[in-house]
Amino acid sequence: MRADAERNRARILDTAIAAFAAEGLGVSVQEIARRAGVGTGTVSRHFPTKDALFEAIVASRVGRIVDRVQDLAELPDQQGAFVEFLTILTEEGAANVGIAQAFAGAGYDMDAAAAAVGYDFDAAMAAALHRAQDAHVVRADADVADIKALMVSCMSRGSADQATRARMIDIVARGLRPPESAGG
Amino acid sequence: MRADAERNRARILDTAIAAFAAEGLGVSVQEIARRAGVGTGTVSRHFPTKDALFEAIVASRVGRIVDRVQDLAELPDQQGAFVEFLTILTEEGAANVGIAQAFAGAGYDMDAAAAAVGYDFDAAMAAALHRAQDAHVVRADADVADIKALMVSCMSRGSADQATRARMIDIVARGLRPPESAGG
DNA sequence: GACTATCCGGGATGGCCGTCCCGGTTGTCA
DNA sequence: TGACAACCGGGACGGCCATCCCGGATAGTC
Repeated sequence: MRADAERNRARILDTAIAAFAAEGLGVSVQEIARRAGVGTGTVSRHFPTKDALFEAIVASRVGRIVDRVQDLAELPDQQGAFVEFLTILTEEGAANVGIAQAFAGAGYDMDAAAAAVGYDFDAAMAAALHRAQDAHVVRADADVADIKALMVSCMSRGSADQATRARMIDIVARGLRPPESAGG
Repeated sequence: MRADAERNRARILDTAIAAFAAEGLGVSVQEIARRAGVGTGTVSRHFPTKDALFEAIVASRVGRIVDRVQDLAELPDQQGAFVEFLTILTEEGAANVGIAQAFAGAGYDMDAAAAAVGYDFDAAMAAALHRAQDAHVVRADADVADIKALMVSCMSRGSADQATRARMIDIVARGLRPPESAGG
């Protein structure tokens, strides 16, 4: 691979990741080319489809998310661990509009993109949920799709202040508690 | 207005409402024209923009929603009334993909469209929330935007079975309870 | 310093969309 | 029944998009 080709590829990748993170997946390929200072042909040669660019943003974030979620298994306090799990997802979505949109299912398959870069996002979510359920911190009838749907709500308040996001997480976490446990 | 013109207008309106309800706001104007058995020009003459068609779907539903929500003020059991409020929104969204998308903010301003047909959707939501908060059924720090965001989650499970939707409502309703109240 | 495989730029292409317009038709009323 | 205004159909237009392609430039090598 020629040096200039590799340089351009890196510039396009960085530009795409930044654009998708800041403005979402609606940014056009031409706009990314313009911002990267290259032609549209150069983009589509390195990344034949927009999905390939989308994978870039997933790859840049999902690994970190999965790792952080898996680390929570070590914590002794599973109640705190589950809240932290919700917080991680919410804050990642708030910090990255593209991630939030992908999470909400805006035309891209996040699980597939994660799998393409070697991560099983769905399994990580399921594991975190089941840990919380085994510790009787989350009601047994909740499933992964419930969590995903609720996370979309939290992420959608990403542009609001931090207190709002924390409140949303608190609402969701309380709602997911086993019915028999007392509130507070 | 000529009789055939009025006939066509009604056919287009019915077709648009049905299409948006069943498949969402992504259905093209040309497709609506095709299904209504008219030309695209006929559609755009009666409804100059797609927003005008979108207003049709809002008008066909939002009035009923607002009325049902306002009726809840009469109920003596405000805990039950609030759950019913969540249920109304969820079921309406589940039954109408277009409403759910508009609620999620898919490029259309639902409040503006509601206002155009004489309903103040936002005020109705705020009133329902405040009633619940005055009755100490919902935590005082929740705001209308929180409720809207959480409703998007519930509506997004609209294609799932009724038990799933009920579970989502239960999760949200519990999460919104005042922190000091006991669970169960 | 020249040669060639590689890569670049950006216009071309095709698809989908909403909106506009005009030639032909039809409903309405005298 | 005739004539005209209102209306219809669907193609035209312009915009936006992702993707493809080719003439020209350039990096790497001998």
